[in-house]
Amino acid sequence: MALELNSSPLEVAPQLLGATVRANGVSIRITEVEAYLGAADPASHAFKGETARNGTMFGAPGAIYVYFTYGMHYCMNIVCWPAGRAGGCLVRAGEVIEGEELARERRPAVVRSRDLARGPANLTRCLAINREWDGAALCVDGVRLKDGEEFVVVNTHEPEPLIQTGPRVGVSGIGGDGQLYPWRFWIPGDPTVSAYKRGGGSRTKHGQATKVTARDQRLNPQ
DNA sequence: AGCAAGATTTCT
DNA sequence: GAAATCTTGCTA
Repeated sequence: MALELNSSPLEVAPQLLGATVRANGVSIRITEVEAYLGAADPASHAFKGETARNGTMFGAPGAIYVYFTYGMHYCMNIVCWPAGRAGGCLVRAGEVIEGEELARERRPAVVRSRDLARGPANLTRCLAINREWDGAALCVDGVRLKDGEEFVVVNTHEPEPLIQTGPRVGVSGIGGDGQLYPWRFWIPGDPTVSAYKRGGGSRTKHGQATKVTARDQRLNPQ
């Protein structure tokens, strides 16, 4: 199955489920992703235009947008849409299927294998991807999308038969009605999928905002 | 210049 | 529930 990155992150995201990414000696089967729609999406880093940080998302599709956050974490996006139109898919979680020893060296505190790449920053840690990888090219099914750059390998596969969708993690409602769009995609029942947490947004500062409610659990059944 | 919040993770 | 830790964007 070919991966058409020149289209909407909403179309690319489900296709990434079940695909494998490889970098620095570790392969991961992707089990959870989120779509970010750039100019049309207040939760996207690209919503307010191009900056030094998010420039990669405005470039050609098939690049990796890597950002640094919370003073200590890196997260990885696969850039979608043609150059000039920002958008991408955040790779949130996956199962380590190759190079587990290396992955464990990079995540020494982890006990269970399923936790190695559970969560976007944990996943990049397993792959040893940091800000230096920002702008690196993807290599899809053996085809280099750009030459002369470091690259991350993505091997696609048959489409996942079962896909579940729900609100994005840590993102509050967007749009006039503050709606929680179901732009998170995951493989149902997979133990490596991360836990759902609602975004803070305009809610109260204490407690309520980050508490996982019974309704949240229904949105992300494990 | 100062400040609050963040596409998070980990420990208590 | 809160800390760790820094970049970004807004307010003054």
